[in-house]
Amino acid sequence: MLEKTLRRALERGGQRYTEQRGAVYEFLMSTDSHPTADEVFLAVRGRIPGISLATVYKSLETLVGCGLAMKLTYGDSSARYDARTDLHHHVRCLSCGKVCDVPGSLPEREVQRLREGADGFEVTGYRMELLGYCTSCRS
Amino acid sequence: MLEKTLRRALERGGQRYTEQRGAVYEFLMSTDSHPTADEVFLAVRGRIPGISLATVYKSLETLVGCGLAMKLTYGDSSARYDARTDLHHHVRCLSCGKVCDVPGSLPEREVQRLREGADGFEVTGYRMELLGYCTSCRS
DNA sequence: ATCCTTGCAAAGCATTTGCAGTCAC
DNA sequence: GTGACTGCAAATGCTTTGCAAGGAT
Repeated sequence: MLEKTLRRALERGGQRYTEQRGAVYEFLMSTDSHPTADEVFLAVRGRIPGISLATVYKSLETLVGCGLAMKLTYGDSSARYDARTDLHHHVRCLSCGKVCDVPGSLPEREVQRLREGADGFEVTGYRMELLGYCTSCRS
Repeated sequence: MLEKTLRRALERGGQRYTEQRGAVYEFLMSTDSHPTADEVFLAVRGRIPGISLATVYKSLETLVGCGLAMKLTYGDSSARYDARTDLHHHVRCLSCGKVCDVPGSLPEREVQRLREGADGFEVTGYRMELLGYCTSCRS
């Protein structure tokens, strides 16, 4: 169950479970819309009317720190958050900023080939996203 | 020669050649350090002492609009600019933010495979970057 | 009881904008 | 001469921070 997972991950880092963090995590797990911090704020406020945007930001960073969420910082505008932790990529609409999941991954062999060109760097990962236009923005 | 290239690209969009745009473009072509807008500003101020940061921002966006530069907006902090227009990727230091070029590209076949998973999107391109730690940040 | 977390308001930073004066064509 | 561009300063948008009050263990 979600709360248990969160409690365990938080304890590992000496942090505490709170209603606010619980609500943020549950909302993030319940959607695949890759919400911005503000969208999380608006959604969670339905359950915890007094929550502040600053708390949402702090909670999201805490989740990222625990490995329970990813921060998607491609793109120019605001960051988006994703609670899917398995390997996958994204496609972003250049017009409205919407982000969707793209299943599948690049072959390790190809990533390795690029990695060899990164002289002097200790490469620990990579990020890739497709760019284009979503259905509604094309019309 | 650089100025001619710039003039031609600007004219195509009904825009004018100025000393400021010339200096920004020349600086960007002369370096492979993927500078931020502020770094461009500091460098160009040596040649045009009165230039403003706002003008640098506007000039950079103009260059991007003309296809003479790329904006690298991965990462959390400030955007970086690159006048290399051939296909290549980047590696970014997670500690200091430094960006270096990585030669080579992904096989079209692999990109195509991913693209098929982007339902409803008209995919026009992609971006990928390696992440890791540079020599100085590892010590 | 301790120390972490919250909410508020203020600060921070990168970037953009409005506008009067200036410049390119 | 006309419309585009510059420089300044103020504004914007997203995110972070300082701090007193409240909450988790």
